[in-house]
Amino acid sequence: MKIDPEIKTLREKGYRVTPQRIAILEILRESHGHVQPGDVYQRAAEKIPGINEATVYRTLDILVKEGLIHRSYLEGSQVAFELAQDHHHLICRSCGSNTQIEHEVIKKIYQQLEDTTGYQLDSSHLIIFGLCPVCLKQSKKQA
Amino acid sequence: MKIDPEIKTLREKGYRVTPQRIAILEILRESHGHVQPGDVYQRAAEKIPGINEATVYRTLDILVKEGLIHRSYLEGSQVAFELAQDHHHLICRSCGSNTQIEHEVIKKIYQQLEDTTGYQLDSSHLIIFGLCPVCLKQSKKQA
DNA sequence: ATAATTATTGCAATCTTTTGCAATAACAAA
DNA sequence: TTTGTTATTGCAAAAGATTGCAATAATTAT
Repeated sequence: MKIDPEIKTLREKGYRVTPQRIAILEILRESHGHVQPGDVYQRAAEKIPGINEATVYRTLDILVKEGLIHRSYLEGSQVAFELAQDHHHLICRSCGSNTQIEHEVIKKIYQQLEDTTGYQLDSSHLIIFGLCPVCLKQSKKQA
Repeated sequence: MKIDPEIKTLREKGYRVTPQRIAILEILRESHGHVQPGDVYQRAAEKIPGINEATVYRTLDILVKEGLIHRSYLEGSQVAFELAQDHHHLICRSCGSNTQIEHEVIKKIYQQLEDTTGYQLDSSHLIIFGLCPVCLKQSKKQA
């Protein structure tokens, strides 16, 4: 149960630090990339026997709300989560494959949007949908 | 049962045109903005008594896959759909409020991303998460 | 250290979404 | 128009996600 910076942030925001929350954050941290709620629950149950699914969902909601993790919708309707990091995704709405984009590429547009709207944007969670090169080819065949 | 362009597109792609699909598309078209699956089902049931929830979900999936509508996650974990249009959204991950952005603003970045990745991006479905001015203020108070 | 306060948890019931399968209906060809 | 082919539907069961509430445990103050 090592204390990571995310836990510290939670405490500072007035949340209570529970073994369940620590475990869930550890899991997000260990699994580089995306994890689905079911997986989080299963792996959390190994660390904290008896932990409940509702707790997992509620914790994930909090972590999203506080910007510590991101909800992703990589494959169609499947929901997944990942630790907030400094990159973005292109997602193919047909096959679900995805490509990372570094923040540097779109930094300027972010600045401009923040200036004009007053929002503070998550610099690590842009999701752009479209068709990947493969699906694009196929859809052209059909049409 | 008027034929809209979306129906035409579906047929051209090899899908069968059923009363259920026509009705669902009509509903999306009538409701300017976002609709949740449950609403779509309810309103579809008025037009087509006996229509099944599974059909609604499956149809929405198809429409997303073909790029005719977009999945949105405006309020936390709530899923909604809207007809594909030429605008984007900033979404507050804390309160769920959202702001539209015209495509013109980010046109250049799109072109650049398409060139470097080979994707064909949906020019009307960019979702950027962050904190809206109101929630931003509050979060600063707490911290 | 101990007690008081209250956010968080687990439980159970509910609601939402997904999936396999047989019956049906849309489309293409005769 | 009629027939054949097969995608699509409705059904029913299962899986996934959400919510109210009483019990529990993390924190604050004593």
